[in-house]
Amino acid sequence: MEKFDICVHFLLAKALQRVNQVSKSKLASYGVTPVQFALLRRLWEKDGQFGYALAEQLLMDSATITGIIDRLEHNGFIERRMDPNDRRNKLVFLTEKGKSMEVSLCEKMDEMNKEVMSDFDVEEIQQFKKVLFKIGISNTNMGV
Amino acid sequence: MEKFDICVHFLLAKALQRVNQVSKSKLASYGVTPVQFALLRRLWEKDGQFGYALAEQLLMDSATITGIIDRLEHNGFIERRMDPNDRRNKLVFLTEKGKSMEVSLCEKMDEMNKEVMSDFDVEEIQQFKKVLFKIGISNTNMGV
DNA sequence: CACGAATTACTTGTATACAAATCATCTTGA
DNA sequence: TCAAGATGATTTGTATACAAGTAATTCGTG
Repeated sequence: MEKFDICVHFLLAKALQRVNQVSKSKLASYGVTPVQFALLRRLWEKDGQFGYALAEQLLMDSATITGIIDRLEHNGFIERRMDPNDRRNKLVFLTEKGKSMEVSLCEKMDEMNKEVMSDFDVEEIQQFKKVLFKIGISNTNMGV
Repeated sequence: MEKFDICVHFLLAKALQRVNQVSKSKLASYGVTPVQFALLRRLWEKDGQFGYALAEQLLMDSATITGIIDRLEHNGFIERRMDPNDRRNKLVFLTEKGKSMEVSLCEKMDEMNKEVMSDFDVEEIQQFKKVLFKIGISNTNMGV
């Protein structure tokens, strides 16, 4: 069993790949991708946010955010509005369609979570998340 | 500290992002990306492999492999040769340049591993890898 | 007040990632 | 043997991801 000698990089990539695949299939019928869901969730928590604020929360490049907002807007989930106080900024708001999907989409992602993490008990998951957090977030110059 | 209530999907994505960034910066001066390194490593183990075999080992789509091989070939690390026995196949071989880089690149990736995983002891890493493995690989129809 | 610095969103270019379709080739079964 | 299906690599189209650069706007300092 030298299975766990596999490089962490590879294992991380494949674990994410799997989670992405399950998420994608759960969300597909709604026309939303996993990353788009992550952005929507921020808006369900607090509607009307600046692009740079969303980028910060999602630890993403502003170029990436632009593309994701483009597609969500094109599909009618959100809309951009100019900030009247600072015309450099654009505020992102949910549309009615975007608001109405919160419950269904969150349910689907709960299903995903159960499906992917069902092999582990609470303690294992906590420890696992702690390591992920240290690797990916707390060691960075980025926000928490 | 409700930090670890963060969705596993997000934590995984950010941990991989971090590992990718460190790997990329270590490899950048050699003109190789992290994914390209993973493919090269398979060839250092066994030179002259079929595209589909590499795709299998790396758990990647054949379309993705084509692009990676394209770029590695374009940069002179590998070359494609027709399989004389079955002209559908193409064999991928290291060039001298590709062979000569094994030691330097592996050293760099060892550095990356130390940098990213230095906060954890052997036991923690083993347990962490076990969870990653179960999520990403053993639960799949894909090979081990 | 004016001009340079900073900020935000966006654009461009490159690299994964994968689904779906295509092309060439091989294999198999009638 | 020959048509039907399988197989492997590639192409095309879409979606992240990020570096680097740009345009518009605002801020800060003299």
